[in-house]
Amino acid sequence: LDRQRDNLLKAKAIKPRATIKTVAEDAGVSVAAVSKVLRDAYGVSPELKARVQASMTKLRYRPLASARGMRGRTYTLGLVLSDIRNPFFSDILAGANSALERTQYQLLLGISASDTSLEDALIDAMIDRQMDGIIFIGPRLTKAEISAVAERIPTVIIAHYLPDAPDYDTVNDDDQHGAEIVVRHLAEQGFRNIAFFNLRMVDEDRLSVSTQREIGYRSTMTNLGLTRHIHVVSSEQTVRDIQTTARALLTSPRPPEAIFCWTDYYALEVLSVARELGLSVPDDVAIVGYDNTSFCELAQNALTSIDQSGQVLGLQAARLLVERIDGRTKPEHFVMAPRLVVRASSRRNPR
Amino acid sequence: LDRQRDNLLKAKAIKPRATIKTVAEDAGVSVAAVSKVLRDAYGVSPELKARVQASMTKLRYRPLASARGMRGRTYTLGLVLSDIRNPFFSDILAGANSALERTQYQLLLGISASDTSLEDALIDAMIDRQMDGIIFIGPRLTKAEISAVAERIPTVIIAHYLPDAPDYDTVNDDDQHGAEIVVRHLAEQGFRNIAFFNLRMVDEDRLSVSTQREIGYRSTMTNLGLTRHIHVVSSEQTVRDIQTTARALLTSPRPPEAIFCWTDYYALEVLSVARELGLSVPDDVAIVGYDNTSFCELAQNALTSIDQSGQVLGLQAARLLVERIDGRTKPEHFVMAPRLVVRASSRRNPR
DNA sequence: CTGAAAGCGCTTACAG
DNA sequence: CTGAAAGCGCTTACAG
Repeated sequence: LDRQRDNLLKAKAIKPRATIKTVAEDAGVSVAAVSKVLRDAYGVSPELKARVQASMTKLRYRPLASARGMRGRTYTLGLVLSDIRNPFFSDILAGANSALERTQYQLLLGISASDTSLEDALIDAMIDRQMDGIIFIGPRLTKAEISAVAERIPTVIIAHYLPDAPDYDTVNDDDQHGAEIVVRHLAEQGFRNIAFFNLRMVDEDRLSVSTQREIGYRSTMTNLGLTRHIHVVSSEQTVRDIQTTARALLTSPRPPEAIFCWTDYYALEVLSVARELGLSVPDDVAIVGYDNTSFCELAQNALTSIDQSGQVLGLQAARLLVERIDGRTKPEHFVMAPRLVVRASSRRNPR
Repeated sequence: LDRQRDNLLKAKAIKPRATIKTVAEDAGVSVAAVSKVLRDAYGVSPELKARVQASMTKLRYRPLASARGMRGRTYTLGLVLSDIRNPFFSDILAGANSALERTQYQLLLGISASDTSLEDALIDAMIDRQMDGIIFIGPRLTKAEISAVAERIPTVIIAHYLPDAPDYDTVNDDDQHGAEIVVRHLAEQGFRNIAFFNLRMVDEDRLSVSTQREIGYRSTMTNLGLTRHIHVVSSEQTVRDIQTTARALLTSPRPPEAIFCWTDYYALEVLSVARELGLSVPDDVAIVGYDNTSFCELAQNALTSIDQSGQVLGLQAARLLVERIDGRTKPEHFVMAPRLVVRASSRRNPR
């Protein structure tokens, strides 16, 4: 290998990458001193620091994450995602990236397809690659599984209801309250027969945001005296299944006056099916989503939704994770207030 | 640190991770032998191999990527993406992941926001983390910049027209031909005044897929005797700008009979704006996209598009990258045939 | 404040 | 076929 590299260097005339040793020699200091400057560690004189920094710049030195990882950190954070299609994730990602912008940390995403066993494999792969920490978005792991991960690596969970998790941080909006706001809004607009369209999960998970929203829906319906109108349908997260379920709901003998969908992604499909059936929104059926993703604003959609600022959630998650890597052990549970954004899809014309 | 870890181990009773040394001791062989089994390297007897594998399983041994990276490979591949919102990327990703499923390689994504300087930073971060190779999707880098990267790390480019790149592989569909198919289809349906809606780039890049599609559009229009109808508009990749441009185009004094959009993402917005303006599709204006993403199928959209199978592109890219890491130096340029999928958005009723 | 030295967990040429 | 040993580029206690 060494010889191979030497040949390559000669053949292509590539300058070998500067190492900490090169920098130390250039600056006339020890390797340990360079390492301290690199980590901004305690106990280096300003003069030495300046000299080392000059050499680093001059030699375009960049530390190798693997080598750092052998003793310390890799300065790499993992983000585990199950589906990149949901536009809400894009907001979260932007927030997390912005939080890390001026740091040495780099966020890398792993996408696990729908399979749970692949999610496990991905987590292992990230631990093997010595991520300094992991962020999960809406994980399909059980509480015990999350704790097992958190025991091995600093962990932050976005969008999963775990308000008293002791070993990791969580970042959420108040999903029960968000659902309450939606139902109250629809009731105020005069809708009574309000259905909830949920995500179907293999094992029902009380802690998932979708279930939390359903809980909020049910309790608010009850509080408003609409118990007999409670109606929950669910489908898996595929375009096909969502459409089939929406069509069945809308063509049933007594279709709902309003449909509250657990996420915009579903609501946009429902909107599409409703129009396909020749229904007018919101006159024949009102539709509300959750997440206030950018597609809600399109004039064609004009979808009422709950804003929970993915940007803020992502930013908070990245911050909390870095704090935890830096040694915090007391868990923090950030909860953001949901905010209703009313658009045409649920606004009844004044009569 | 070592003491800290010891304390942690005692306190939490976490078993320390098995290392190659532990495995070697357990199997009663040398560390070098274990390493060979790990890499399936030449020169180990079946007996020794079986013994080592038994110990690895028993101890749940997983090699540490950093340590491997210090001398050899990290078995990590980087995928550089500028925008996760485009649903086409999700197909590519699924394809790449499936190609790597039974290998030791793990794909990790880096998302660079719209900024080019961030793309550079991301590439550096990936090289610092010793990715064994990088895949780019539709990079905004110049040919020289790509070559500079390919000099340092095995590289495969998806969706960028570089048919004679000497130092890296490319994976594409034939974009000029795809555009030709679209224009011929529209002409056959009786449309004459066919506009092309392109991506606006800061520096026009002849090699981008969008420009390639424009080239195909222009030449086919000319070949069909429709030169005087050639009309190209462009916008940046934001919902707002796409909408504004679409609205201007559709409300102009002499609006096009058909709009061919460089990608579905744009076409879906144009569709939305057309409906908002009360136009009927395809009677008032036909709309065609590119990529045949899952949203095209929605009944509400029924968008005609070019299928170039993101799955296949992703799979090919991952395969080519692994081959290249394994030593292939002769470049391969995979080109896939585009295929038109006609839907209601461009189908004229028979008269 | 500064540096010499050990060591992280692997791979690799080399010797046997 | 098998193994001892050097070494990858860092960080960290420790000594000065």
